[in-house]
Amino acid sequence: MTRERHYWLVKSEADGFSWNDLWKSPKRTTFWDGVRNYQARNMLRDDFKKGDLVFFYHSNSDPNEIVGVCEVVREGYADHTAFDPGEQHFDAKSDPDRPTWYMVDLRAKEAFKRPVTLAELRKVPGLEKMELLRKGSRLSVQPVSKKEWEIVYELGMDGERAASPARGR
DNA sequence: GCCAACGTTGGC
DNA sequence: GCCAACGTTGGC
Repeated sequence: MTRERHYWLVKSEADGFSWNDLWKSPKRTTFWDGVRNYQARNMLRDDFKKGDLVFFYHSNSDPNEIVGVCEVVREGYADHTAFDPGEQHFDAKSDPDRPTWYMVDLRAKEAFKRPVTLAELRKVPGLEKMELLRKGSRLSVQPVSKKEWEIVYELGMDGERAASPARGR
């Protein structure tokens, strides 16, 4: 059974685990641990499939922006950090035999030529329904429609259309 | 730092 | 089952 590729977005704080941290990881790959929200858990456990593509978004950052594209390289499995009392996201209620929390493995695929900020996304026609832009949206794992994906990807990969002056560094 | 929106917990 | 209190997320 083949399935069309699905598209997603995950949030991370730039001064927590940034795109750059992922890029420097072995094989540019990490396990996406620490998700402790049931809606997000369900997507990681049931809906993330190998080959799906994922926007990497910096939240609580300055500026907030989408910075690159990852690929799902391993599908949902138990988030072992929930079992370890030393871990920040330890959860005594998660039983290794019947895990409450799940994670996937993500590999950085492609850095955007230029990050696309939240402020810019809000102005782009066609993204009105994007989950990221919904008022009060807090989901750290969320679906992105194919149309939304194409619009945002285009912006990130089209240096010419930079809405703001070239950024330093 | 502020605060709105949201999810979870627990008393009833 | 309802809902107030609380903790967290995350934009500004």
